[in-house]
Amino acid sequence: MTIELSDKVARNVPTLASIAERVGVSVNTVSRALRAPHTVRIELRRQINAAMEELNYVPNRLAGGLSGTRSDIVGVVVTSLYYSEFANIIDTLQSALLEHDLQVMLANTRYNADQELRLVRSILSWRPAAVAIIGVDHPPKVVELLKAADIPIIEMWDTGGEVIDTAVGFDHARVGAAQANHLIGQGYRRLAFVGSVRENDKRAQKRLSGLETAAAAAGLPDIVKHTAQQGGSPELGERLATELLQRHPEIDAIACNSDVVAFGVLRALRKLGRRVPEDIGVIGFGDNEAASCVSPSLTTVRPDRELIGKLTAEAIVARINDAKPYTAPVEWELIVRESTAR
Amino acid sequence: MTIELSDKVARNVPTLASIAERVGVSVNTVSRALRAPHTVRIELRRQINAAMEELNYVPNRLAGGLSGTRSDIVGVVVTSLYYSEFANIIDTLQSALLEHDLQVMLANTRYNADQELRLVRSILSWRPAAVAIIGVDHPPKVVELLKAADIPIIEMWDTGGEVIDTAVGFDHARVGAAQANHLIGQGYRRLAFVGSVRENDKRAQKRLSGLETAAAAAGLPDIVKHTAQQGGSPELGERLATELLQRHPEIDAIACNSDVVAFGVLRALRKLGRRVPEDIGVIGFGDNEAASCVSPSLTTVRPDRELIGKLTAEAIVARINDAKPYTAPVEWELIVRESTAR
DNA sequence: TTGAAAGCGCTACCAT
DNA sequence: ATGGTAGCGCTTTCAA
Repeated sequence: MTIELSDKVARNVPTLASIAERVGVSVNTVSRALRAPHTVRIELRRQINAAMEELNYVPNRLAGGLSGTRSDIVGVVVTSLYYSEFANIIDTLQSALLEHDLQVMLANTRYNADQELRLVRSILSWRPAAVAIIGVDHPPKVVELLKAADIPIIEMWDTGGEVIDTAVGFDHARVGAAQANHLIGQGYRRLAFVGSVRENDKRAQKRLSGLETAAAAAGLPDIVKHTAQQGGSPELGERLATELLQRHPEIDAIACNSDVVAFGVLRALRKLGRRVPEDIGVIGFGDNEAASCVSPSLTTVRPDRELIGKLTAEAIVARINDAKPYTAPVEWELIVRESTAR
Repeated sequence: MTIELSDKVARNVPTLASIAERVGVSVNTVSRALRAPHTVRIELRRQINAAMEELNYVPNRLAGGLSGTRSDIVGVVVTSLYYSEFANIIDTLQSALLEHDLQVMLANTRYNADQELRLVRSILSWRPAAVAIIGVDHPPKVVELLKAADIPIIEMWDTGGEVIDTAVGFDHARVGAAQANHLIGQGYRRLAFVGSVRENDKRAQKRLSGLETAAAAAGLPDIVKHTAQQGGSPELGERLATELLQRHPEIDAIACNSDVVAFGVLRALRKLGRRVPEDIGVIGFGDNEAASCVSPSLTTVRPDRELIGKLTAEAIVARINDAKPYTAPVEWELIVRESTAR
């Protein structure tokens, strides 16, 4: 359903030339008045500024980017915008980049690999100064394109794999292990994993494998998995938990792939009459803003999203300024609340 | 702390000319092979495509935008990215625009009017094909710039005011009135308003005035307001509610400016030993994903964010294709849950 | 301190 | 079906 967009336009927007003509100087002088004010006579500068103000002049950065050496765009590729999973990263990243006059161009792959390729291509076509992208697992062609672009590439959120250039994040397998070990430490023995796991959500798979490894190391039986492809929501969590316990009533702890799903799991358990944390423990991931407000309050893992956004902005600036590629580990925290506190 | 970004670069990225040279045709032919394939001999086309693939060619849209008539960028200006307030709008908007090869350039004002001006200027400097922006209340200079840009401007989320061009949203005063009338219908009489209200959050102010008008119409005493400038969070809600009831123990219903704040209010009431909904009613705004999962579950208002995103994309395309400006009203729904169900 | 001219990579228009 | 040429609006030498 791609509709052809009309091609007219020819908007009558003022250019440097309009300003130059109006003031009676060359285009060049106007350009310098903007980029290097001190090289222009003060009186002239005043007139130029006045003309710009009056005509509502806004520089054309397409032209500037084409002509100059940098485009001042930073491409940001996320896998999801739902339920604030990455919203806070984008928030801090965007604010920090603004300090350097870098503009965020946003793309959302929705956990779809084909979409990721298409979007990366699209973003690169704007000749960004850098690209920040969620995760370290990309289709080969995406990696090839990103490398060929010859600009800083910052991989965010996950550091558990091969990095293209620079990475800011944490190891998701260790998160899974920590979740398992916490549950085991609380005396839970029959663990299950529940949630929305999209085909392309490698981070979820890494957390799961961390859980499995830790459970095996503790001599526990295999973790029972019950996941779905659809997006995470309380409704999904409620359904999955109900189905899970029907088939596996022995389960005494549920690790959820996201807090939003865990909320639904808690609701299911309430309806089933299972006491949390006495009969069964629940742990989430993400530290949703409501995790401390449900009852029982939810034990979960809090990744420091603000820090990731901030460090990513720093990495972008550093790499643009020719710093060496590096990997910045970001802390996360297991927050124990009522849902596992028995 | 604006650091000067280094100005080198001179990346060696393939251009149309590289492809043309390699295949032995003119730049023009390569360009047409991309934009109008059927005008190029099939055999030549094949060679051109092969060369592009091999060199990892990515078109330079800065050049295309400068040369052509459109830039295919859509500027999106939001007031917040926190707690998914607008994340779902951006999500659907971005996906829908992708179908038309329009790219989202994102800016977040964080409810700051100066920032809004700066960001709008910055966005316009990319010569976007259209701008979508939250709200209808902007500083005069912003309105002037947006009008002068002579492109479609879609104002989202709020329709309660003077529209620049086209708007997609709802009337927040009516939401406030509906909240008040619901509370009154449930028998609550001493209403309070609590939450984070940023200086520049005109929507919150409109909802509040809707509440006040409805309360006055019902002959109730004035609504007690207790708000803060800082961002909304459960912690803020807990604090504000505690302080409020200390000073005004007669309050029997609290309208919150956001669900996240309401979660904290519920927690405060639990600690204070006030029964919800028997002693005191609580209503939120926004239908946060956890609103149905807290206990008691939260009565709130659900704006249709996905629809706003979708209709905004439609409006952008329609306006680019010279449709007349219009205002698209979007429904919202008052969802009654336990927190007011007495 | 200012200006002229070339060129960034592409599209549009006119020839051939 | 293909190519030549002239810009788009800016930055960047190099002269004046």
